[in-house]
Amino acid sequence: MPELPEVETTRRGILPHIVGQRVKTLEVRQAKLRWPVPDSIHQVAGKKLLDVERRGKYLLFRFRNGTVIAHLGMSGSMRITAPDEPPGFHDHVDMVFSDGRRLRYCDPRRFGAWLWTEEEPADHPLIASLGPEPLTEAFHATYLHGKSRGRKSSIKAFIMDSHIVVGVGNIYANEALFMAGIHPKRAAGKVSAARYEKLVQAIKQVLADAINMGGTTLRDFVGGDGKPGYFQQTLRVYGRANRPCRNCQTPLKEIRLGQRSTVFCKLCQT
DNA sequence: CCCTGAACCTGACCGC
DNA sequence: TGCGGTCAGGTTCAGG
Repeated sequence: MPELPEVETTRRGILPHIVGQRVKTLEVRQAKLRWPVPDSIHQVAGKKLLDVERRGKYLLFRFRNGTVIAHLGMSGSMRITAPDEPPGFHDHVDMVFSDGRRLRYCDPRRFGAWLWTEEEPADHPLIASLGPEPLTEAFHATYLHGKSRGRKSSIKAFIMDSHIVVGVGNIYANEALFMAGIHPKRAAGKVSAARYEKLVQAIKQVLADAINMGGTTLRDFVGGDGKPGYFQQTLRVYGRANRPCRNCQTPLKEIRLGQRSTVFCKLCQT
């Protein structure tokens, strides 16, 4: 489900309801996620939630004695539930607060994660190797161009690699490449500096726009406040195979690139 | 180091 | 109605 805008929308939706509150218990109904949920995570019991941060698509729940590192995978979502709302079949984890409200994690495919670390999360192996945040100044054309030299893999796979830049998933990779006029199969090492300039701007814009609109609505996405996102209607290419290009009316083409659906305009993207 | 494909898992949908 | 195949927003990992 979630790309960076959905994760950020989730963070903003849940944060005001839970920051500053004390955790009563963590209820784990299904521990078999991307990795097993570690027993050590129950150290959150009795601790006050200091902040909810985001790094890439990871959500970081900070406590005095450590951090819960959560990921929504392909199909995860989080929302605040009332104390008496019974969990559904795929509601695998509840963070129960002292006032009885619950942060409830639902994830049908179980590709998500709930982990615990006592070290600074930036030093955790999953976080330490991540590339820059796309919406910060650390992500710029010179950086991306420099990283791409000598690379033969496709530009699309390149920008979707979280070690290069975080937060560009399949939807927004398709969108950004269309906006920048770059063919998704083009070798990353053969894209000019000028085109990286356009691409970086496109990535920043498409992600910022999506966040401002509350995340993309795809199948069942709902934000932390339970409200759906409204960005889907503005998608330019993703999910629009065979439909007319919004620039030139040519039917959009769909191919598979690295096992992922890739939609583009064969005239506008070169 | 770089690149590709498999793996993790469930549910929705499509054609027969 | 049922069955098999395909596809879905992510990421790590193994192997070449």
